[in-house]
Amino acid sequence: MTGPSITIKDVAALAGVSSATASRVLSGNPATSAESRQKVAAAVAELDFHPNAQARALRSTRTNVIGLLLSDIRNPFFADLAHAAEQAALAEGLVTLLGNANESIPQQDRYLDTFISQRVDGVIAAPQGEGSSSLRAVLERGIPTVFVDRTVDGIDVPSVTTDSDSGIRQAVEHLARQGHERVGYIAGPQTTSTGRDRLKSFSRAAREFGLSADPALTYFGDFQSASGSTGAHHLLGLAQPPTALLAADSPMAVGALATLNRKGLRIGRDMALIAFDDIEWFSLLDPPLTVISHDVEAMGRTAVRLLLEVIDGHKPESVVLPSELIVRASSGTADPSLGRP
Amino acid sequence: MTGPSITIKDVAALAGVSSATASRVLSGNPATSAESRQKVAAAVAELDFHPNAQARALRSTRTNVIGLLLSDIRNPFFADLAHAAEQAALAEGLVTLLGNANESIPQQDRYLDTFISQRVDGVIAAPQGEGSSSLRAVLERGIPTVFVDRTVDGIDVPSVTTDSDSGIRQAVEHLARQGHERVGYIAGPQTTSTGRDRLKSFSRAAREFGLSADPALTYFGDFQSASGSTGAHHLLGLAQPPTALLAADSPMAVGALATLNRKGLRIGRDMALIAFDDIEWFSLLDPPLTVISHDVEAMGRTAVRLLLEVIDGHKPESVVLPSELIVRASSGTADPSLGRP
DNA sequence: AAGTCTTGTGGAATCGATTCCATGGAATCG
DNA sequence: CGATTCCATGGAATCGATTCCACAAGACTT
Repeated sequence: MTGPSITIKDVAALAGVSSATASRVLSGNPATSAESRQKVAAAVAELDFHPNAQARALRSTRTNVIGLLLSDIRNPFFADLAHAAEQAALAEGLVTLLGNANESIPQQDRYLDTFISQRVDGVIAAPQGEGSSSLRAVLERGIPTVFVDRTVDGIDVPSVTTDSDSGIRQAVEHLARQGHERVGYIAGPQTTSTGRDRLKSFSRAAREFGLSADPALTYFGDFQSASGSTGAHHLLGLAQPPTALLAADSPMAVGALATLNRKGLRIGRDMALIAFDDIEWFSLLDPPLTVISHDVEAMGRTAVRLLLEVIDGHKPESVVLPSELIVRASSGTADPSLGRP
Repeated sequence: MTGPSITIKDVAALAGVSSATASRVLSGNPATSAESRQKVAAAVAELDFHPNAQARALRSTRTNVIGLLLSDIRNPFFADLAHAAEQAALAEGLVTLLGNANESIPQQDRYLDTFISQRVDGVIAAPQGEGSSSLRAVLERGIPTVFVDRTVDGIDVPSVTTDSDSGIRQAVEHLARQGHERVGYIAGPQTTSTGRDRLKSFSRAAREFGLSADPALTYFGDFQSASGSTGAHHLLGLAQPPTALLAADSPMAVGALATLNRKGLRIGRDMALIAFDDIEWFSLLDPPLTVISHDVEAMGRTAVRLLLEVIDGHKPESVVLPSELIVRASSGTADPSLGRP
């Protein structure tokens, strides 16, 4: 289809130097004269030379590629995270191989194996499940790795996570102050650290602020929107339904919202709703949604920074970013008619 | 950090065959005996061998990597598209290198150069601008390429696009039937084919259904949400403001929505609003948003299918997917008080 | 029974860069 | 001024797979 592609030898020949010198110029090695730098640059421009990344990586064992493993890019939280990480990586000259695990462990492993084969310089992962064999393989090989958003128990890897506890505690306190006693919680999957931590925080705060500890008030979702719908449906159908709902991530909040709308419940009046994760348009809803917000952009940037430190052979401290409640109109006062439309 | 990594020679030695035979087994070459297949497989498993993708690509000139160039992964439309394409590619054994051009031509070129250096097997791009030099370089090198969502005039590459015309025409007709005469249009950037096509469709339909052709009713945005806000603000401030707004993509519709909310305008009553692109939660708004919908998942899948055909040396026909109006409550009847809150 | 065809195999060349090593000339030193 | 360092350079080895080529041994022809 195309002719034989242009190699560094062609560049070297045109510039009148050896390929060793051409290589040194291209990689910014200081042991080059101004004259050869200039001649090589001219030859590169004339031939529109693009060095073969495979050949370079094979010899130098640096690929300038990082692997980013997320669970679902369609979740706006992960889209923002991917965007932030990818832009931060690009600024450091690294390109990003994206893997969507789709909340599926086999698919996660498939991508991790690919990352190993591609000899990526590092991996940023929002992992799930416990001892994934591929995850262990990544670490055994000494591939620099950081966790983002989520961690895995028993695996000691630097991470950037959110302190969900503070935000959730604020949310529960806020609801309690409004007079809510029965708060339904739509939990994330217990195979993820965020799913487990947020549930623990919720339970602890519920106890602290005197909310009902009825286990029926917790529904286990999977962080995807359909489970938010069915969760809300289930909770509203209880003999003693809650007067407020708290969803552990934004897609499940969207699902819950759909159910509430379908049932004709007025949010903030008939039923309070709070979502974990802020999304631009949550404030545009009528009424605007009360949320637990955290800085996703910082999370992505920080993950790249930590990964670079690990690549440089250091062992950086993990970073925990704060979360905070942003009160909007969806979490109004509990009144006696609540929950009984 | 790690010991010398495991190569195919180690596998071959353990299996008691030559590396040539080991390679044949690994790549599924039929010229192998059952016995060596079995022995190599055992050795691979025992050593947890992951072939070096660089070495393989260098020799075979196949990388099994495709480049996906989008403008902004935070736009839900592109997130859905990325997800669909990535999953379809994975099913074919291809992994995806993601590039976010961020609606910036230099960054688009940066990624295209990276794709060339990485010797990707193919490129799926939602391009912008006209003769990007890097885009020309990609095509000159004969790298299989398909366009998705957008095209570039004068570049003959198979593409998957949406027939915006039918949906926009339906939307304009719908608004005209409701009695609207002045419809504000928040256009996309005219450096993109979708921005241009949709504006043309809108103008043509406006003429056909007798809407005002006042050029002040068109505001040029950039497909990002902030420009939707300022666009709506600008249009509402006209001496003769519109009674309905049509936004050329969903982020701009979200921005317009924010402005309408801030001004206290009731959507569907004080001001009609229609968005191009359907997003899950648009139907959850109060009132639910009327949208022009198209099948993003099919677009992603089709792009991968076309790319595979190009890689196989064929020249597939471009695909145009339909769009259609989905009427919800945000596009109500025009009444005399409209536009004068 | 002798020649032709298959089939599986191993040795060695190859892909395109980087990098080790040796070298020659200029610069610096005592 | 001779010895030593420094610098830029080119030749050749190297990274780890794939693939060309030659070859041996068995399966078929006629």
